[in-house]
Amino acid sequence: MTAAPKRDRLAERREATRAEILNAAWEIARAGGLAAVTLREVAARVGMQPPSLYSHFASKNAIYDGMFGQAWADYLLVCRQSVASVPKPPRKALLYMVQTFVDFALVDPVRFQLMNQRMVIDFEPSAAAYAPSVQVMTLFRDQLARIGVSADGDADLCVAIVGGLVDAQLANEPGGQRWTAQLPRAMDMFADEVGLPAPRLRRRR
Amino acid sequence: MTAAPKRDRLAERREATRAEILNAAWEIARAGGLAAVTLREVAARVGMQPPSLYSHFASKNAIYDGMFGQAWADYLLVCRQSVASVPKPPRKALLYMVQTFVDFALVDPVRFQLMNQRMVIDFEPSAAAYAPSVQVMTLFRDQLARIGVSADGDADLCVAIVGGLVDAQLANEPGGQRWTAQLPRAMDMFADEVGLPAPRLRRRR
DNA sequence: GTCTATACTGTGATAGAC
DNA sequence: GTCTATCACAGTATAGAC
Repeated sequence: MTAAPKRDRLAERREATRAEILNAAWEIARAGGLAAVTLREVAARVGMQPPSLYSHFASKNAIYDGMFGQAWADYLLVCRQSVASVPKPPRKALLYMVQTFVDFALVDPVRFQLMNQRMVIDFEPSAAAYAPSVQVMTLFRDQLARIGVSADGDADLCVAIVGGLVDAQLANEPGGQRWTAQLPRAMDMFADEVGLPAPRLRRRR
Repeated sequence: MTAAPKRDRLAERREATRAEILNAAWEIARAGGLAAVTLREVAARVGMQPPSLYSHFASKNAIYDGMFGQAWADYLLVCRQSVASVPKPPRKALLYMVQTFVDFALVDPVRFQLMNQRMVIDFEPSAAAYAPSVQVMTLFRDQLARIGVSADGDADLCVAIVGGLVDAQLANEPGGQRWTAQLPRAMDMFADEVGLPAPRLRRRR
């Protein structure tokens, strides 16, 4: 009989503390914006002295980095769970995928800021934290290819359009839907461009 | 004989000092990013002690605000100067206008950051600084209407597409043109959507 | 390994003298 | 208007207790 898989209680506890710190940071960010995240405030919430955080994160930006990785990992999970329920018709599939992203973005604007804008002036994501976002893009390209959209630059253009709409919405009218309501129209436009079959979901004006 | 227009030398000098401060801030930002702009560095460049800056700007964000207004005012000027040279054919006109914006954005990424992203975490533009950007949008809508694009949301969609492409370019590959090279294609796509006449400038794939 | 205590540096901002 | 002096707060480094 082989030895039972050894639980590394130390590593578990360490990981739990890291998660606790990140959760506190998310709370603060959601309540007062990313700028409100200070080491002192985070430390106070987890019951530590500020310098103690350095036992778990090398710097404040390392905390942002952890949040960045978490956010993209969460979205990767959402994507994978939604793969099964993507509709078959190409245009419906396209709209479903980008709508999933937009919903994810709008439900937590601060998270979207961290994921997609370079909101925190001196923060550059590490390779490790960047990995899940690359996986998301790969998955998206695969799904696009499955409905026949695989030309160079097609995915780039699609992502730029969706990102542009969400950015404009959050920057100019947070909470509204003046821009995001144009998502179906924009995706029909894109579908026409890349030559997707099937009728338009919405008539042209 | 009427009195000569009274030159307010004091106001002139005051305005000159403000401009000097903003110029110093632009220099620093271009060299080291917006985060590098500190009151001490600005003061050093204009030969002042840091607190003296408060005689001219109420806060550091007020300096960002001044830069924001300057940037949009500059672009408004570029737009007005280019109005005369916009080509007649609708699709060419459209591409010319957005290309003007993209060129303006790419030539100074830091300026674009300040203008279009909420890069500085706690900065919200004042009404005064916001005014020229509103004028730019009004001018853009007018020019769109002149080529027959006037439906609600058309300008919004166009701006979102262009902004999305520039954002993606600067965020993922500053200095490259993987995304911005798709501008003609994207504008043809948009032109098809809004029913602009004339042949596509580029063939579909 | 983990946390505390203390301290250093740099930041934006204020008060008051000249 | 500009200066000097000073403040409160930030992120961070280090030493040492457990």
